[in-house]
This record gives sequence, C-alpha cells and structure tokens, in this order.
Amino acid sequence: MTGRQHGVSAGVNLGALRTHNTALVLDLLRTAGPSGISRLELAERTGLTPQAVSKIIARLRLEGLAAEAGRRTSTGGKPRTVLRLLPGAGHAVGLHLDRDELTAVLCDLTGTVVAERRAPLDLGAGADTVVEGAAVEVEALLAGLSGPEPAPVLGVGVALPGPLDHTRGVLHRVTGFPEWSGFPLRDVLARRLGTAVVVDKDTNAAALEVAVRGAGPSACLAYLHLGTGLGAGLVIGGGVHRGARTGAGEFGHQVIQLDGPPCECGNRGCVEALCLAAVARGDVDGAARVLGAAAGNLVALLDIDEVLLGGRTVAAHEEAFVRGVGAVLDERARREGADRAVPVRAAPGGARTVAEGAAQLLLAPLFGRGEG
Amino acid sequence: MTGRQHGVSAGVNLGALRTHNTALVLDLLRTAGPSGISRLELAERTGLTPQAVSKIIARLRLEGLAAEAGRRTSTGGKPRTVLRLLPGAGHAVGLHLDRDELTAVLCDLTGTVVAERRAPLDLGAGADTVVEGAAVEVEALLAGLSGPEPAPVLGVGVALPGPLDHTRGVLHRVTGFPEWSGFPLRDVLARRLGTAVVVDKDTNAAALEVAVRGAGPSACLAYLHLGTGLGAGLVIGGGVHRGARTGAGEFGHQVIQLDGPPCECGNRGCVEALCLAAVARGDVDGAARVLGAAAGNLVALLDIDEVLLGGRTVAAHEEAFVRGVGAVLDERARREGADRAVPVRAAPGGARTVAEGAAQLLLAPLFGRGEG
DNA sequence: TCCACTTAAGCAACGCTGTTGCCAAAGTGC
DNA sequence: GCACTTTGGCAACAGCGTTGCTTAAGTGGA
Repeated sequence: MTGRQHGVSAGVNLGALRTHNTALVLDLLRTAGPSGISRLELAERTGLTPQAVSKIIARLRLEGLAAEAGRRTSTGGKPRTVLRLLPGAGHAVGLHLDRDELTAVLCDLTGTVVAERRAPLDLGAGADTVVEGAAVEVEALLAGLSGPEPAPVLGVGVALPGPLDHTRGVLHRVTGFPEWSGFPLRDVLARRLGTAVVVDKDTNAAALEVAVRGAGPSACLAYLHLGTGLGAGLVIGGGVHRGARTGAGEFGHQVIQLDGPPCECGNRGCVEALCLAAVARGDVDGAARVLGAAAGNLVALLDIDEVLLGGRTVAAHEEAFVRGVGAVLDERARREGADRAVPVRAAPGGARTVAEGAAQLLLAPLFGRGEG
Repeated sequence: MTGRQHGVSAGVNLGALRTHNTALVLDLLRTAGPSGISRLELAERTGLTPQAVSKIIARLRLEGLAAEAGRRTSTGGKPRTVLRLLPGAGHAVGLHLDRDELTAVLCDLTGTVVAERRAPLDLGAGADTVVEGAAVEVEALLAGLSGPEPAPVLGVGVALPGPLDHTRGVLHRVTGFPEWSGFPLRDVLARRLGTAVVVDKDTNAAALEVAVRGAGPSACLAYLHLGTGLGAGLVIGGGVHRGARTGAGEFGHQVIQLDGPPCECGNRGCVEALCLAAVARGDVDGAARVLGAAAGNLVALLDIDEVLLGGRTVAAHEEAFVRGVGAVLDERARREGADRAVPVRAAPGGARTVAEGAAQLLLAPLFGRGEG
C-alpha cells in the first residue's frame, strides 16, 4: 500500500479502499457482539450497498474472521441471516508495566481477556532484567494458546507511564531511574519475542480501551488517571490524541491556582499537587472538587462527551470521586446553561483497563480505530 | 456519494476515493503557490503513481482548476513541467460579524482576498435588519466579480462569536441580545442570498485560516483570541476541532485561580477575568503572564505545536503579548526538559484573519481540509 | 394446499479507479 | 550526431463497489 510521507496525508488506492470498508464492517460486527448483526443492517450503517457488504462478508468468512449465527425472525419475507465475529480468529497481548507491578493479558479479537498473569516489577533492576521478565510472562501467556491450528497472534502492546515516544517506542526519562532514559523498549522487546510490539503511555492505552468499548467513532472523551500521579488520556474524534511528541494528556501539571503551593515540577498550584495533598490529609471530597475543577476546564476546552475516572487512588474512593467530580461539572454546566451535564463514570474494567487497552493497541487498527 | 449516518463513519466507494485524491493534489498545488509543483513531485508527496497524478492533473486542467506554468531546469533528461492552481477558478465570501463591525471579504481559490468591505454593525437592530445588511454587503462584493465567464461562487462563510451550533448553523444565546437566541442564521441567509452558507465561531474560523496557511495536514495548533472576551480555536490533527456541540475552544473560563476573583460566568478565577482585569489596570505584562499560564496548560494537555495570538486586545499590544506568553511557555518547557519551546506568534493577517477564515469554511473542503 | 407477495442474498455484467508495461518526447553530455 | 536520462502519455489490466436481475426463503390470505 502507499506509504505515509513526512506528514502529508497519503493518496488512496483500491487496496486502501478495501481495507477501510473491511475494517468498518469488522468494527460493526465487533460492536454487535455475540448477538450479531445482519448483512442489510451492515449495509445501512456503512452506507454501502447490500451487494458490497455481501462480498466483504464472503471474504471475511473465507478468512475465518466471521461466521453465520442463526437468523432473525421474518418480517414478511426471507429472514435476515445474523453474522458475528469469530473471537478466536486472532489474539493480542497487553502488557501493563506499572511502577511496582506487571500485568499481562491475552485478549481475543473482541478484546475479551482469555488469560491473565501478574508479577511484581522493579524498574530499578535494570532494563535487561525487566525486559526478560516481561518476555517470560508474555511467553507463558502465549503457551496457553493451544489448539489444532493456533490462531495468529497480532503482537504485544506495552503500556507504561510516560513520557515516551510512541511512534518509535522509545522511553524518555523515567522519574527515579535515569538508566531507562532513551531506552528503545519497542525494538528490544520485538527482537526478544519475535513479534510486533507497540509502546504507548498507560493513560493512552486506557483511553483507547474506553473508546473501543461503547464510544462511537466520533466520540470525544477524557480518561483521568489518578494514582501516584495524575494524567489523562484523550479520545478526540473517536481516536486517541497523542500529539506529535506523544505529549498530549499532560493533565496533572495544569496550573489551577496561580499562587498555589509549589509542585515538584517546579511550578505552583498544579492540580496534581493540590489533589494528592488533599488525599494525603484524608480530604477525599476536597481532592474530588479540585479534580472536578480541572476536569471542568478540560471538558469545556474540548467539548468532551464523557469523563472516565481510573487509577488506584480513584479506585480506593470510587464513589466519592465520581460523585465529587460530577457535582463540580454539573454545577458548571448549569451555570453555563448547557442542556445536559457531562456524565462522569468510573472506567469499567478497573485495574485491568490499562492492560486491556495495551492489547487494543494492536487489535483496534483491525477495526479502523487507531493508525492502522 | 454515500451519506454519513448517525456518527458511524461511512463506507467509501470509488467516487469518494477520487474526491480524496483530487483534494490531495489540489492542496499540494495550493500550498506550492505561484511557483508551482511538478507531476512527479506530486506523485512523491501523495504516494500515488505518476500515471495516476497525470490523470488527475488532466482532469483538473480540463475543469479549468489547474494549468501548466513553465518548466524546471533539466537534471539530465526531459525537464519537469510545472503546474499551478488557477486562483480565479472559484471564489468564496467570508463574513465576519463582530460585536460592532461587519467585515466581508471575497477570496479566490488560494484564499487570497480580492475584495473587501467593512460596515458598522448593531446586533440590537434586530435579526432581519442585520441579515439584510449583511446580504447587501455580500451582494456588493459579488457584483465586483465580473468577466466574460464569471467563476462560480462556492458560497458564504459566516463567523461570529459563539455559542452556536455549526452543524445546523443556529445561534444559541448572544449575550445582551436575547432575540438572537435560536436564530437559524445559516438557513435564513442561504435563502436570502440563494447560495450555500456555513456558520461557525469566529475563533474556529481564525484557527482554520491559520491551519490552511502553513500548517501541515497533521498539525496541532491553538489560536487564542483576546478581545472583549477570551476564546480559543483548536486545530488538532490538521483539522479544526469543534466538538459535538460546537463547544470546543471554551478557553476564557478556564479556572486558573481556585479562589480568585468572581467572573461574570459565576465561577471564580477564570483566565478571562484575570487577564482583562490586568489589561484594564494597564498591566499588559501581567495579562500576558496570566494568558501564558493558561496557554501552558492547553499546550501541555494537547501537545500543541504552535500558539497564535489574535484579537483586538492582542493587536493593541502585540509585541508585549507575544513576548510575555512566549516567556511563560519557554520557562515551563525548560522545567519539563522539553527539547524545544512551543513557538508563539501573532496570527498573520491581523484583523482580517477571522473573515478570511470564514471564507475558508467553504474553500478548505476542496483541499481535503474540514468536513468536505 | 396453493398462490401471491415480500424480503434477503447471490450471480453476472458494468463503470470507474489506480496500476502496470510500453513508447514517444525532450532534454543533457560526450 | 549518438547514447543516455528523464518525463509524461497511451493502452491494457486488476480490482473495487454498483446495477440489474435471478434465486432462496419466508408470510399470509383464499
């Protein structure tokens, strides 16, 4: 297919056209879930003719990606045949490298976790040790993929705290561990495992996971991650927005009190500092209010459709954070005369959201989400 | 072509493919300017084969959109033929409805202003009067488009302060003039003039103008408009980001001082209030610093490539604002260890930026920018 | 039980896209 | 003047979605 050259959007040929439409159909099949979807419905939703859909479906069935699954009740004529995605036709591994723990999940095509492993993690043990440990966990997961003809593994997605360069898969500085600075994680792990590897920030992976579930192809949502730090993953126009330097989502050091207390970043009045300080002194409601104010800024700036909260600190006081942030947003929406407030929810999937999102780094492109 | 249906990305057929590739070539022709670009260079930049480019160029020449313009020096063989866009092949009108003044510009295909009109504006005079006044100005502009075979006019783009719904072209509340609330400006003006009309926020139009000039198809930039209020236009991934409710770019009511002075929006410590207060007391440098802090939040959140400043208040103290905002961003970038600071510039075009951007609402889709 | 009707899905021909193979045109340089 | 390089068009081609028509598989009334 035609390559992409220094920032110029590429020309499109028949191959790209087919890939696009196929991805569209696959995404609708995936979204439909086990209950399936009919050819005609696919035609309506994509805008393609029924005949085009029939051809695409025939190809997908031949490739083992889709299958017929019963029929709907007749509406006066021949009943529609229901089609569904074959989840086992492909798998991907999601690897979440958190500060002290490694989580690895094996996901099928639908993104469902079919196996999971956890292990302690010590970034201070050195790059080689960490990479080897991660590779062993991945191999252990893949060993469970048996069967007469094992379905292909698309690759391994790795999610970890930034900053990093997702296009090249290279880490920048990792706070406290200077040896990791500039480490080419993607290439090293890809060579070690012999599979495709994609590296991204943990917050971006979580945002992708949330976008792939439920959110439509043009949705805008914000995933706010409050753990030992505060960061965000942004979904804009249905896709994760990373920016040219994978820097987008820098939310924690949003200055929200010009003359506030100093933050370790060198600035004053960052949300992260204010929020974590409130949590530290046991004032969860106060932390939620501060987080809500910053979230309000973000929601207004980008016209966000939905806010999702995740991370350990949120998980520890889930109800309080959802309620507190929601209250601030509601109040602001009411003042500004908006028809409806922006919904705030805890990110579904809990602690596994990031790992599942890491797997989606490889799965999502199949469905036209992400830079496939 | 296939329509777009409730948020589902549409299927693509041959017609859409052709439109896309043609727009790509047109955009490169436009970007190349009067100096032109050769067929082979177009092929390299788009990733299409030279033969495909030749066919597209032949079509464009037949339609009167492009022409040959000399040749390059030979590099050992047949010299490349240089092609350029024919600016006069089409025009669009840009209409900027500011609080007290109307600016209308007539732009050719390249976006160059070929005629301009200004008139005082009084929103309090009622919708009918304002629409009629605007229509008269547009007709006066178009009357100047003479010639043996007048080139087609694509339509009229209207830019005005929000909030509004750009998809339907309907205004929401206009502060101080309740009668405008819910006014279907697009349809009323389209019926009156008998041409296509597109309505958008002034900040979005300015952002589009800036994006169409210079910025690549995947650039992220922020246009900050400081006049009687403070707003932003966001370009993300090469296109203007508006959000589902045309609400994106709400930058002025970013809370930047939690316990700050009350703003008329009902909140406390909004940038707009702090910034305008500083200007009012003659402290331009202070205003620039506050604006810089808020801009820093925005830049970090979205990994913005470039910040552009516009609006009357900026224009009155251009050098001070560019320097002040730049200084705050530089300092923050240095603290965060970024390779380079984000450049800050005054938006080129000055007071006419919004009007030119309004015209681009119709021109840009031809070049694959915006939802054409 | 039959038959008219409706709806779904496939077959075949088609139009149009970009691609490939080949050749003419138009230069340079020895 | 000739060999070579580079550009760009012509013609045939593969492959995409579309169109026109046919077949399959139901419902419902006589």
